Amino acid sequence: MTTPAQGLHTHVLDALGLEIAAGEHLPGQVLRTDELARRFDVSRTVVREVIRVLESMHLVESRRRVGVTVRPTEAWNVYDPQVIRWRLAGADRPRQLRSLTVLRSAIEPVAASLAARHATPEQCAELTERALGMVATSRGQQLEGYLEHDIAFHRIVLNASGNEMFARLGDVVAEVLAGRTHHQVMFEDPDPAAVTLHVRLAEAVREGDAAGAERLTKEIAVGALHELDVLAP
Amino acid sequence: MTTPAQGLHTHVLDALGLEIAAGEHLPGQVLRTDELARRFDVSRTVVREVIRVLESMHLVESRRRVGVTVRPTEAWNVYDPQVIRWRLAGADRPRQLRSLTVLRSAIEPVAASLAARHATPEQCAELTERALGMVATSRGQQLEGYLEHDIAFHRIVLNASGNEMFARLGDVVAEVLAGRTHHQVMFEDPDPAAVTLHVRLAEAVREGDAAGAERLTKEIAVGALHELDVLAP
DNA sequence: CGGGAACAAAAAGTACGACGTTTATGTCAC
DNA sequence: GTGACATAAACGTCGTACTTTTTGTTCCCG
Repeated sequence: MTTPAQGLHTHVLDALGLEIAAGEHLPGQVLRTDELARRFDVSRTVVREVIRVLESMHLVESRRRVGVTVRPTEAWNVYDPQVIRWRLAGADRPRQLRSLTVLRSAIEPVAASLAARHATPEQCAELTERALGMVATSRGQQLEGYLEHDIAFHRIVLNASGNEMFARLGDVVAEVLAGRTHHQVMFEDPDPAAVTLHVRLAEAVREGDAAGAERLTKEIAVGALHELDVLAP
Repeated sequence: MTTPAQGLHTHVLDALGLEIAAGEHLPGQVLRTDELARRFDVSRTVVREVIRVLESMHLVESRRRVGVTVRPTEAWNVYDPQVIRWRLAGADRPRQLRSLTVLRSAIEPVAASLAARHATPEQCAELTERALGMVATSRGQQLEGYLEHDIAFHRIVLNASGNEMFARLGDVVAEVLAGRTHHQVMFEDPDPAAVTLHVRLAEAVREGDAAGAERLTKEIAVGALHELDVLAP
């Protein structure tokens, strides 16, 4: 599952980012650039570019004479989709999944409420389509198909909210949903109640029922949180 | 207000980031590394590191044979505090301020509700202290002092929520509050109603009144949105 | 014996030049 | 007109040399 090296830089960045996100280098630990260069068998130039990117994500801090020191988790840019991906691939996936789901529970109801007011007819149509797609794939081990519709559904709601910050959370939600499907024990079909809620949410948005959309989204969020409690105590 | 160039890299990054965030380079426009190197009078090495960082923020995309192309706004990592700062310094500050305030209105009530449940005695004490500080500085043109207390107050609530994603939004909230104070016409003292709400919010958190804390925070958010509507139509 | 100033070393920061790699684009033949 | 091929433009990578900052150490003076 490693990145297919579409450039040396990408490969090293991904490897180092994963290591740090996984906690393999404790905060305060120092890495030296030429050491890394040797280790990955690349030039110091490439390493320095990687370090700069990691630094912009606040994963590390580079200081002269001392080296590249790993920063504590509290400093990280945890909203960076790249960082999220690295963390979800690591050891503290459960905690990460939980805090992201709580974030969703705060954002998505408000986004749905706004979407009910601002959604274009096209968005409403696609939303309904996706909801129906979820129904169609909700039985018979079609988890991948279901996931695709689910992601698209939530992305449409976030986009339709008309708020840029909400819209850009689509990638995060996609990561969460994908993580839930792929890495949790999910032999069974999705919860029928959740499927129904999505259908009703599509209706509420189409009818411009802001309060209803908000309430339904909250229910979906509660369900997701509950699911986490049951599967990952 | 430009960064005092604690390194060539930082200077160029800040300059270019500002330009792009301000829309001086339209999406699709290409920049060439040699050209930039000449323009800023630095080596191509430095420029490439800057480009890499900008690329990690999805502000630009670097492709062989074509150059560094500016990406559309929808692709940007709008949660990156650095990007937020650049955008707040640019032309679409009003829109940016508005979408961030809407984001706050979604996050902070939930965070306050969680804070009411999880806040430690120390956090409660400091919260009360900050609320009193806001009262003390709410009259007589002590805007800077008020701002400091306000920022600290909201930061504590976000931290006390116990959710990492919420906590990391403290920087964003700080930028919004600072932007509001510094760049809007704010001759007058803060709204007394808002001050009162903060005091009551501190009480609610201290008493573990989750519902009350959520409601009060919503009121604060509504006030902030209203203020935006009045001052920046 | 203690403290401060000069000094030395270590590591990142910067520069430069050369070469490799990809890929858009235009040309030429069919 | 279409397809293969050559070309060149831009980024990608490398190695080396030099600069700057920080830090630790040593040594001299009080």
